Amino acid sequence: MGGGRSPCCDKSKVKRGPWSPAEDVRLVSFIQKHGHPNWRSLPKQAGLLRCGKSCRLRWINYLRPDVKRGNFTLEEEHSIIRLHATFGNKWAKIASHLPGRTDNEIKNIWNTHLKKRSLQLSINANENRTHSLSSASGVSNEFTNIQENTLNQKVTEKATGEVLVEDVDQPSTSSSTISCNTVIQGNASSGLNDTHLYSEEEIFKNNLDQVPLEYEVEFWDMLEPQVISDYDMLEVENWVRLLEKELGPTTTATASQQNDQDDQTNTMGQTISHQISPFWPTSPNNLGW
DNA sequence: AACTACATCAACCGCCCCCGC
DNA sequence: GGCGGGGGCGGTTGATGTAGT
Repeated sequence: MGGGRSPCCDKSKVKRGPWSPAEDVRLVSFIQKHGHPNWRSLPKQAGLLRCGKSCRLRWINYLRPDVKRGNFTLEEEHSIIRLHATFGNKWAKIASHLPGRTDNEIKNIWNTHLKKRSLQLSINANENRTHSLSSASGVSNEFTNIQENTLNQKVTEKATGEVLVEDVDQPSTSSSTISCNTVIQGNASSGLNDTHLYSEEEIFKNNLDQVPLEYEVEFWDMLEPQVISDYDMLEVENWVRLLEKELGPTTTATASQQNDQDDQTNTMGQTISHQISPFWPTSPNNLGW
């Protein structure tokens, strides 16, 4: 690499900032009709005063019909946590394991929710705290060992099934045995003033959000697989209604016209009709296009 | 009601990789 | 093999929304 590389576009001649509904319509219509063989030239061809990269980003993160909208489910958050432990900040890699979710979205939710929780737990763990999980709860010894390494704790399993946990740094002040359920224990400085026993029922019903992050990876394995629909169709319908409301009729290609085409393949090797048909309305009237 | 602090997330920036010439 | 263009990716920013005082 090196100097002299031309910028992707002339920034003085392109519009920046939030996309307007009209721009969205223009971009969606163009891609429905032509695909996106070349992002750099697309804005000009579509009549958009935008940088090609901006168009690509807008399409991938927001306008693509198979983008899953709405809040992340607990299962998705669980997946992100696990995948992040495996891949690190490889958001695209993580996103590839979560259909309908974009790298940008995952990156955002990690930075806003999950990372914070992770950090909080690290702080708590490094302060005064003991914990363990019973073998009866289904949590594996492997998990205990992981905690031992991570938290600098010495973990001894007794013949009775009890587990003795000692902080290596402060062995005399913070050791305990725990024999049932999940114990979350802390002190004032850790922000966990109470010792609380979470029954599995309680966790299932009310407190999934409160299960500390470091428990989660193994903890979640205890849960019965939840049936979660692949896509929140309500969100999709709301999105379509919003588009109907915000976007006026256009003279561009319609979804039904698109569907009339035989599995047209764009230059990315993607089958356009398959991209669109599952979520975009079959009739253009549904969108007012 | 007004102000401030904090949270959220869409969008931008710049670097890197891949591929065709 | 070197070069340049295009796409993809990860980090960061800033506008907007929301909660707290």
